Amino acid sequence: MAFWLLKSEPDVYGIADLEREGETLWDGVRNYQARNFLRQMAVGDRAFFYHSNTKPPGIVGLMTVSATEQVDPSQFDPDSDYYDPRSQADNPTWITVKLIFGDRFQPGLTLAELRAEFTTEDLLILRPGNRLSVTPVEEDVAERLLQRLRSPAI
DNA sequence: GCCAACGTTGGC
DNA sequence: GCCAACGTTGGC
Repeated sequence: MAFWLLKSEPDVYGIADLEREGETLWDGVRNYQARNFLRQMAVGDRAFFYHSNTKPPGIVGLMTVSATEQVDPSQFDPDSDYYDPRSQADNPTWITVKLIFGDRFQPGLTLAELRAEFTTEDLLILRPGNRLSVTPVEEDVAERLLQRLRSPAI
């Protein structure tokens, strides 16, 4: 079982939405490197839910991969912000996963806390200028994150 | 294949 | 709103 970190803007889709819906298709990823990570995911993998472009940004939840190799339907929807006219139905460019709600952490771990307690080698999202919305997390780092998320006080 | 211009991401 | 970082595009 592997661990991942997935970013989303809560104004677009947040942990509260997933908690309410129970399961979601992680659509809208339009970056090849992120797509390649999505394709490496296996059912049962865990993913940290990270809120970006909000105050404060940070890890707010935990998810479990429930289905892999899902065709992202928004690539074929001309009305979607994620429409990709170059993608062909018989060879879709954008493949993603389904995830089920696992946990919601309040208050979670803010980016400032992550920076204070983890290194840029621990977490790719801490690298300056990082924009990847899907990144792998090493197991030892994931365990430290989980321990920290479940016991807010150090 | 190079690279400048441009658009997007996302923290601050 | 600003700006740094990075990906993509397109001319050559």
